[in-house]
Amino acid sequence: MTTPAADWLRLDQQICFSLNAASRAFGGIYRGLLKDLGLTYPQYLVMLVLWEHGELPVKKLGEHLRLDSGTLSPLLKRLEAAGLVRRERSAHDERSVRVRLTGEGEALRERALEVPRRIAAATGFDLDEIRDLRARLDRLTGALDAAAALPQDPAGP
Amino acid sequence: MTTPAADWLRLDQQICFSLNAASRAFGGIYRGLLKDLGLTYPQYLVMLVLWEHGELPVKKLGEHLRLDSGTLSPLLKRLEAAGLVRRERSAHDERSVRVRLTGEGEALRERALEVPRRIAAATGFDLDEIRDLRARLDRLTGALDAAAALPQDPAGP
DNA sequence: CACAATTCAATTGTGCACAACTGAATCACG
DNA sequence: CGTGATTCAGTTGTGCACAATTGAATTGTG
Repeated sequence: MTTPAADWLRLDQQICFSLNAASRAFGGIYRGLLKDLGLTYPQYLVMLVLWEHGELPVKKLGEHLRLDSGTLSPLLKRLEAAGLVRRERSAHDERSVRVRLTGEGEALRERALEVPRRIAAATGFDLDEIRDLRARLDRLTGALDAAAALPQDPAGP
Repeated sequence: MTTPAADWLRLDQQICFSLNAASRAFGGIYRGLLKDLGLTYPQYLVMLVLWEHGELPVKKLGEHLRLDSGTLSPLLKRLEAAGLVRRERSAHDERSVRVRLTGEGEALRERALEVPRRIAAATGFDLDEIRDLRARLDRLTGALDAAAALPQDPAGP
């Protein structure tokens, strides 16, 4: 009893629509909460990493966020223009650019502490549900990444 | 026993990272599969809606996809330039532009039928898991949309 | 040491998301 | 009928994602 192609297509539509919708809805919530801080959502993610690690080369920042220099370079320039970070070439390795928080960037952390609670409240999920959803999403991401590494059809022999 | 603010921030980081990562991993898989069809992922979503409904005004297309004219207008121009759709002003309402498939656009459907099966295989999830995840994501989206409609803190009095 | 391969950040170019606005067509109400 | 509000597509401008390329610095190997 094989599933007709049209049903697969319908199901596929549902899951990609759902993921897209959830992602964009999250973006909208963050946009509203971060407007007061003068940050976009991706900029907020960068600041989260910096608040946790203090100072990092662009490369490491990209590994944490799964972003490349094509995205990070202009973003970091804007954060620097806003006075939140500074960028300077590493003395050890002139290829590397180290990004670190300014005093202003550190100070913004206090105002950002409000954000996560409001996000969690907006989801209407409790901590266990969030944890469970995160685990499913991480498993999904892992499977997708693995599949991306094998360009051939994984239905296989 | 209240949760320290730093823990909320950490958890928040996890959930937004996870959702972001899953969304981007999906994008990468679709990119690979759709390259042969000459479509981007958002263009594929538009084509899915058109394959299902045949012909729609831009407004309706936007409602299905949660996209506005600022996104759809240039995207549809590219699909038209690729010969997959045609756009024409409605006779009844000159404000409205109706989008419909060309023969070439219809024909592409056959080649696209391969895509959903490969996507499902790449996730490594079975149908029930996909259905369950979709339900959770839809519930999340609903909660986030509702929260977005109330700009004040939903923690309430 | 010399030189090829690699690493790193930046740049370029394409495409998407979204806010704000424009302008034309339509509708609602007096 | 007329005029003010609304609807619709399009445009503009900002910012992000990603592929491809560049160029400089570093590393590995003979």
